[in-house]
Amino acid sequence: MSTEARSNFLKTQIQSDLDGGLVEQLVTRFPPEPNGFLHLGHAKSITVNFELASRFGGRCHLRFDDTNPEKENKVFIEAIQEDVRWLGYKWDGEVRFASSYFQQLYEWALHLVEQGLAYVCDLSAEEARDYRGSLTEAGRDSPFRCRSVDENRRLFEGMRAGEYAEGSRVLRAKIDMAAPNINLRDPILYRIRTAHHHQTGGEWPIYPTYDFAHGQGDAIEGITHSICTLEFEDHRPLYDWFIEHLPVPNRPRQYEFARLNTSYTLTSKRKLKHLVDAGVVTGWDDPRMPTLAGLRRRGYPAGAIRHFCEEIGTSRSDSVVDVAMLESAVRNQLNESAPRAMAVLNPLPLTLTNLSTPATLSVANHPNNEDMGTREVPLTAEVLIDAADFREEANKKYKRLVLGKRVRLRGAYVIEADSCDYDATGAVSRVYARIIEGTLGEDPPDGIKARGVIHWVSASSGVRAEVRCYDRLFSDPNPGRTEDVMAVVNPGSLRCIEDAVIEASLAHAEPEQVFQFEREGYFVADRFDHCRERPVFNMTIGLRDTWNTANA
RNA sequence: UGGGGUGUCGCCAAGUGGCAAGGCAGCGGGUUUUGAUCCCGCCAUUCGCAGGUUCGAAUCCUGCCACCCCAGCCA
Repeated sequence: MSTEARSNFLKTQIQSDLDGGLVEQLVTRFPPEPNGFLHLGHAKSITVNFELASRFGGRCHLRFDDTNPEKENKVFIEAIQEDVRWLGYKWDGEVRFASSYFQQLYEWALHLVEQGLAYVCDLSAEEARDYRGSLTEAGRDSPFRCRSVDENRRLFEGMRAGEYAEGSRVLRAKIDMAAPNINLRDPILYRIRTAHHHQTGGEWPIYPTYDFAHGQGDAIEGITHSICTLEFEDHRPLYDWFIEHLPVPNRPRQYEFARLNTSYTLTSKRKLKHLVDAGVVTGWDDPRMPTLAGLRRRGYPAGAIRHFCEEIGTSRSDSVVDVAMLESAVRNQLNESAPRAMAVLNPLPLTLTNLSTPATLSVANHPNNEDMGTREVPLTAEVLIDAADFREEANKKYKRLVLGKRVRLRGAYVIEADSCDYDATGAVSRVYARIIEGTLGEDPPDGIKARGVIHWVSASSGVRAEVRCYDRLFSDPNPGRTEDVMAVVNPGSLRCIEDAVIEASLAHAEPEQVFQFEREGYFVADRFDHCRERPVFNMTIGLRDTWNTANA
């Protein structure tokens, strides 16, 4: 069964709502608070909402849940939109803001006051906490719970007019202080805040809480299925309570799914910020970060992230997805889309003693896709190979260059190593080898085959480049478990190679273009630092390697 | 100890009373000018546990167990 056809509880629910005529057209929404950068977990939510809309011929909105001015920022509003676009989704209509509904929300709050379903409470935050009771004990009614409708109206209007100090009063729904569900113990609808709001400026001295704004915002927009994560499950009765007691134009319903957890990654804003502040990473878009900006800079294709989110399914059970699944999706897509090229990360000079004149070879850009064409690669007497690809002697399992043995230079000739030089430390500093004539595109005429294939770059035409190789940021499969982030960061998560040599064509890469450096992995030209004069590549991910692991 | 959830292969996850999909990982083998890709094969007699209903149960009932979420004027 393909992932396309696989069902999940949301698809089943939506299909039945559509079939039963409960809703005419599916309308979903992605509702981030603009208080930080989007990460992998958000990608899951975005994918769920947009893919469902697309699958069922519906629409998906982008709405900023901007009800708490103190934590929000315009910078995030821009960044989030760019991330959603980059992921490949287009929201229906203009971007929306919960803050656009402040007037309507205020009027609805007044409506509850008039109905005797909301009251102004003067308890301090600490007192309110005390009155709320505990998980096992019922709460107690606030002494302000019995204020008259007139008094509540006057007080709430006073709040709106900015007559009271921050924290001095709140508007609460009058539900049930003994409810086993704590969310129903007279939840707060409005609090007084003097902070400047990025959208409404100083227009409002009071701000609705998430609970009062979210469902009503959904109703205003005609959202049919309000999909959120499991921790909001206990809020659903409250969500429904507002919808039932307010003259809203629509009746949206809330559904919850399990948030995405991925092994070896962290999505805690607080902890990630610590890494940024401590300089462990270069910023929120560091290629090792689980932010969408980071994954993008790492070279992870948006399509691979989308595919990953689809592939892991959507359920209600808490789980931790193996990051290997994400990596698999990335390799899968890149294997198809990335042109091949050669780059030597740890150069070792090799002299082709019998190559009298330089040659130009035509090399395929993709082994299984002719449409990707060919490129010209110069072969000169001086080439560079990777130091790991030569040994003076080795057993049969070593399928690379060995003294007296043969190997093929990728896309070129079979060569045989004759001798080598050493440096002062005794390390091999140069290899001398001979081209076996008649081996361009052919096996050796004498029947002695090469033991393997190695990549190379012409020493004279190759270009020096900076290559940043990454490993997982955390050494612990569950880094979120530990409070001390520093204790679980992988000290070797970045290996910066300053003197790698890439084939000349690679210097012309556009930023964000991904290549497969043959036999090494996938590498992306850095979005910000790469330029022709000073090429910089980030390792997106290595090739699957069944040899190193087995012989480690 | 109150309320709300979740338990199907190492990791995800279909399955909605008729005889355990698929993906990832892993393990064999084949092809290969990337130790890649690709291809073929293997990988849950059993669905948290214990009872019960039924010709038949992962699916229904009962009881237990484990784990997750909730006491912000955050979202």
